[in-house]
Parts: sequence; structure tokens; C-alpha cells
Amino acid sequence: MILPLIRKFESHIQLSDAEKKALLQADVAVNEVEARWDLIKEGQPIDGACLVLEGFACRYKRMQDGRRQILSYILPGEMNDPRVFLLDKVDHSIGTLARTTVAMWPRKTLFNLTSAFPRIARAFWLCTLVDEAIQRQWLVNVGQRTALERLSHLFCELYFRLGAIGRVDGNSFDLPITQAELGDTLGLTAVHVNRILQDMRRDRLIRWSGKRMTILNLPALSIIAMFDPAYLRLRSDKQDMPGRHQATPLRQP
Amino acid sequence: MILPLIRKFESHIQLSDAEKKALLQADVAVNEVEARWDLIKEGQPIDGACLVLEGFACRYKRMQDGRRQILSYILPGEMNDPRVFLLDKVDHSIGTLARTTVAMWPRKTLFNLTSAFPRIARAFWLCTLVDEAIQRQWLVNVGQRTALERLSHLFCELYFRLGAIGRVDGNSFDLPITQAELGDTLGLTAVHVNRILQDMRRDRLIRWSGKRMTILNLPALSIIAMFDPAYLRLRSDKQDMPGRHQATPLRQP
DNA sequence: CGACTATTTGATAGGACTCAACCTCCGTGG
DNA sequence: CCACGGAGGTTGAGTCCTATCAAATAGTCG
Repeated sequence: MILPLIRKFESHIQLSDAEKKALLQADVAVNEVEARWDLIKEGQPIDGACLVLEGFACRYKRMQDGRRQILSYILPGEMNDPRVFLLDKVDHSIGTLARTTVAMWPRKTLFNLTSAFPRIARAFWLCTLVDEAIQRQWLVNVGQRTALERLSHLFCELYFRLGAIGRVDGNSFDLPITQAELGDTLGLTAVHVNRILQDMRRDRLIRWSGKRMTILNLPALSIIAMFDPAYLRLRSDKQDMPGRHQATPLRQP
Repeated sequence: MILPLIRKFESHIQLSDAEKKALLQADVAVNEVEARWDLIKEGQPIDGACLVLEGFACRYKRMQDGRRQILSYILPGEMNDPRVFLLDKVDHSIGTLARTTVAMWPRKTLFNLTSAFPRIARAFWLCTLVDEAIQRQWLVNVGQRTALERLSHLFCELYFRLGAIGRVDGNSFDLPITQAELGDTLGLTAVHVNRILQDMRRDRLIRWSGKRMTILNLPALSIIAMFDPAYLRLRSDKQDMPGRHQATPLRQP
């Protein structure tokens, strides 16, 4: 049921069978949520943590006048920061961007798991640290980079993050969001996102039809974005890392 | 020696005398550092946490081509996130913006303190959560706001953060940084920061001569920035909160 | 005073936004 | 089966905000 989480953890550290079993047996409530629903609304009290199993969610903040900034994407295997339990209410909303299945954790379940299995606690820990590293990158992104650089950097990031959880097939992955949402992510308008995307398609950097994104030229994209995946702290010996796909088959004519 | 930290903690929770005493007796190494020195360099292994006692430090990331994004300010009483001890190296640098006195904590000291005094651990905890809330606000700032709004929001934030640690005198406080550094903070060029500052001075919003910033019209500034100090989670019953200065004396004619 | 850094000013260019219209796709329902 | 509506994508023209480049001015410190 919560396989994606295990997968995610294992992209950071190796889990024992006992740890995996404990996670699999954890008491969670699974829900299906339509696109564009709020899982948690800004200002609400918090009852539990939510883990995305499938789909695409995000954290965002909305200003009084309607402007919105998306703060982070929550991909399968990821969850909102469980530490906010300490607070009475959250200062941002969590919503779905596509149809999403989420598992809600009672805080007690989380507490039991992390106290019984220190390595699981450590895995949670590492995940929040990576989240923060991503947060810092996003600030650099909107603060310093041009529109083309921002889009390129985000696509590189998604390619690696999704690759680490086995959601990249060849060079393509599902990206079920709209151009307007991309704009809210990168501090750009939908119109401008659209124009830069056209440039990127023209230059054979990407293809993005329907909900499917294909990275046509990762090296070029990485250079444009000055992208270095180190901040994602992925174990590079994982066999499904996107980078491995470049290996040349040995059987040559 | 580490009074600023106690002050900061007490803007979140009340400490007992025993807790204060433990903090005061903690084993730390205090250093004076000139402006524009790095306390921690990106990629370095981490030996200890650093607490700013006096002055002005920041976290920042530099890109290959020289562009820099300042990620957060570290004010007196604040420290870099001690949780990064878990990692082998940091993904960003920490440097001083002005002459700063810092206390370096051996990780053992930190460990002893937090395990002996759960409320101290909780205070650290709350501080990192507030840091992250600020981080989110900054992303909204550079992602969604205009130059005027960004500057206004930052000045409001500093007014409240410095007020909470008793560094606001009337409506003015020390802001010993350059316009170029403001630019690196807000994703703007120094030239443009300069021009917007002139507008703000003309409109009697602020005065900023030398290193001293004076907020001339906080209500107007708050409206421009759509500023709401709630995210800073300051205890509103603290007697030195800036907000209290608005109270009307009871003795009216 | 002199060297340096920071601030200010001017002219110009360009990236991104605005507003509006139009197109395309797709699910719905008559 | 096709008309309809809505959401998302695309296009165009015009504007504004912000960056760039260069130079002058003001401050600071030894």
C-alpha cells in the first residue's frame, strides 16, 4: 500500500526487511482525490500527515489579491513535513494538481513507527532535509534565473526526482499539470511559460504533449539550467537512476 | 554570553531559571568576524553549529557564473540549522554581511543541552520551523511580488524580527548591509534597488542613512507588502513587540 | 589626501506582463 | 451524431518593469 514511500526511503538508505514490513503494515487511511482539491487549507488545524502514493500534489501560498506561489511539489512517496504537528495550524495550503491517491497517517502511527525504528526516523529526517535543499534551489531559481533557465532547471529536477522512484521511462515521465501551474511555480505568467516552452520544443530540448513530458536533450538542458543533481542526495548506485540509461550496451556489431 | 539566544527563545516560549542557567553556562567558543567573511563554505564538512550574537550574517548560494541568491538572514540570537549535522556537507554557504560575533557550538554541547532540557530542544525546534516559514515567505516574495513590494515586505519582516529581540528603538534599527546585498536577497539588481529606495524615501515610507533604517510609515508599508506578521510566530504579549508602540496612552485630555 | 567601495544618475535595451482574441481539445448531453 | 460549453493552449500587439552599461558622485578609512 505504501510501497512508493519505501521506494523513496530506499533512494536514501537501505531498509531491513523488518523495517519494510513495519511500514507495509502501518495503519493508514487511503483516499482518492480529484485534481485541484485542497488536502490541507492554510490556517486549518492539522490532524495528520499525508503521503502521496500516486499523482501530483503541491504546497502553495495564496496572496490576498489572488496571486499564488507554489512552494513545492509532492511526488509519489513524498509527504508533507510531519514536524508541523507541533504547530496549531499551517501557514500554507496543500492541494492536488492531478488526480491523486493519498494516505493519511494518524500522528500516533507516525510516532510509533519512528520510535520503534530509528532508521525509519532517520529516513524521514533525510527526506525533510532534501525537501529543504529543494526549497533553497527553488528560491535561487525564481530569484536569479531567466524564464528559460527556470523551466530547464525544474524539468531536470523532476527528471531526477521521478527517476529515483522509477517513474521515468526512457526519457519521459508524466507531468500532469497546466502551463498556468508551471507559471505559479516559477513566478512567471502562463503566457510567457507558453512562449518559452515553444522555444524549447523548437530547439528539440523537450517534447510535452498531453500529460507526457519527454526530455529530448538532457545534457543541453542541464547546461542551460546549470543543473547539478547533488542536492537531491540520491544514491547513485541505484539501478533505476536516470543517469544509468546512458550506458552503451556491450553487444556491439 | 549567549543572552541573545535566550531572548530569542523567550519570544517563543517561557524558559525556567534552570534552563536559562544551563544555556548561559554552555560551552561555546566566541569569535569576532569581519564583514564579508564566510563562516561556512558550500561543500565543506560541518564541525559545529554557529550562533550569531551580534551583527548580521546570511546563508547564500552562488551559481557558477557568479550570480548569488541570499537565502536567509541570520540575526542576533539565531543560528544555522543544527539538523544539518546529519549530512556530510552543506549545500550553501554562511557568511557575514557586517562585523559579527558568533558562538560556535560543539555538537556535543548541543546534544547535551537538548537531551537534558526538552523545552530547550523544543525551542530549537520552533526556531527551525519559523526559519522555514520565513523561507516560504521569501519564495513568495521573489516569485510574486514587484520590487517595491519585495523591499516593503522585507523591511516589515526585519522590523518585527528585530523588534522581538529588542533591537528596534522607536521605529528604527540597524541595517548594516549594502544595496547590492539587498538586491541579492530579493532577486533584483543593485541599480534597481537604489531607484525603488529613492521612491520609498520620497514617499516618506522609510529613511535609511548610513546603517540606520527608520520605518516612517509602518501601516503604509504593511499595506504595500500585504504583510502579516503571524508567520513569525512571535508571542504578542511580549512587552517589546514593535506592535505595542501603537497603543494610545490612556491619559487623554 | 588617495584608493576603494558604495550610491546615484542617465540612456538604452530587453525580458516578462497585460489584455484580448482565437483555437483546440474533450467530455457532456440532447 | 453533432451542438455545446469549458478549460487549456496559442497568438499578437503594446506596455511596463527591470536589467545593462557606463559614468559621475559621495562616503569611508588608513
